[in-house]
Amino acid sequence: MIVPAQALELEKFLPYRLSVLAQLVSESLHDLYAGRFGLSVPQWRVMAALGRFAPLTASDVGQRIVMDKVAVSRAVAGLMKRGLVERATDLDDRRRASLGLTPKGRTMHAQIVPIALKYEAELYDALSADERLTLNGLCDRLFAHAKLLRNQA
Amino acid sequence: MIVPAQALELEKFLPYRLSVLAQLVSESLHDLYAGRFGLSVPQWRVMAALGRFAPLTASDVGQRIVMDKVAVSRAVAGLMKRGLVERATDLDDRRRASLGLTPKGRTMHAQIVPIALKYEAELYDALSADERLTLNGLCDRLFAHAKLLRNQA
DNA sequence: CTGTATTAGTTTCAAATGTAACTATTATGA
DNA sequence: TCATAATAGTTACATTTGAAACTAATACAG
Repeated sequence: MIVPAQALELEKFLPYRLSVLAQLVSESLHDLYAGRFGLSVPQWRVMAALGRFAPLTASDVGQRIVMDKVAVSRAVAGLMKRGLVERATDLDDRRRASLGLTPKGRTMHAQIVPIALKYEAELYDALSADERLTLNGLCDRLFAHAKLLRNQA
Repeated sequence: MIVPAQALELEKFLPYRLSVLAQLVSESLHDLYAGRFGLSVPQWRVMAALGRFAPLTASDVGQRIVMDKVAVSRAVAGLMKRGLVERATDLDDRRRASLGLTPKGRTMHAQIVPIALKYEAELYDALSADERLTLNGLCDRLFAHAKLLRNQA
């Protein structure tokens, strides 16, 4: 088999393209809530997880939103200091603690969710309904495959 | 119009999904060259830009690979210290300087490119040829649209 | 010309992040 | 039962990153 001369054009290189797209989208969204609510991306993600699925332990949160335990711990510390999240030590296993939003946290969560969904909807305006499904399917498969490759290596 | 109760499930939220996918892919790739060649992601990106398009000024590099000038400056400083990149001040405008790979840099670049392309190819194995085109098209349109939204805001 | 604005790029300082070590608690196995 | 291992989460330290201030050179307006 003849191997063509290989060239790498970063602009067409999938890992690079995904990275640039994700960064743009993530920053745009962050701009929408960071100023008003003073949350970092990890803090917002933790709140989103708790807003939907509380009570969760810190590990649960980490698993759910693919964030390592140090990042979760730090985000939670910041959120607790601001009275947005509360913690209750599990009496059966005192290493663990359930986390949840406080009323104040729930209020903030309820304010941010529509902003986030509105941004997502605006983003999706670029695509037809079919294309949205297609994109999500392709992303899912890519993600699963990338995880596979990573575990093999 | 009836507005349904809004809920946000991070796992299905496009900005979040893109971010997690891009991070996984980016880290997987980084693992393939970081150890052996000791490059950070920004350093590798600068080398990739120069390997393909040198000579470029630092600003050119930044525009091409969507990296701010501080990041470019730092990546270049590191690469020059290791003798992978060289700089030549533009005599007509002494604020500028052309950047290019040294022979050593070209050698390293030539070793990394096949690794990167191989990873991309493996990643693409998850998709058919058609799906690859589709994905790229959808990403392009999302990116363009996200930039538009950002500039409006 | 000449003072002001722009542009290219670097440096500085603070904040964010990653890795590894650490504490506290529970599980396990000889 | 008691020593060892494993788990949940935090802390400490080094590195990276980001924002703003800064230097140096050029452009431009009066």
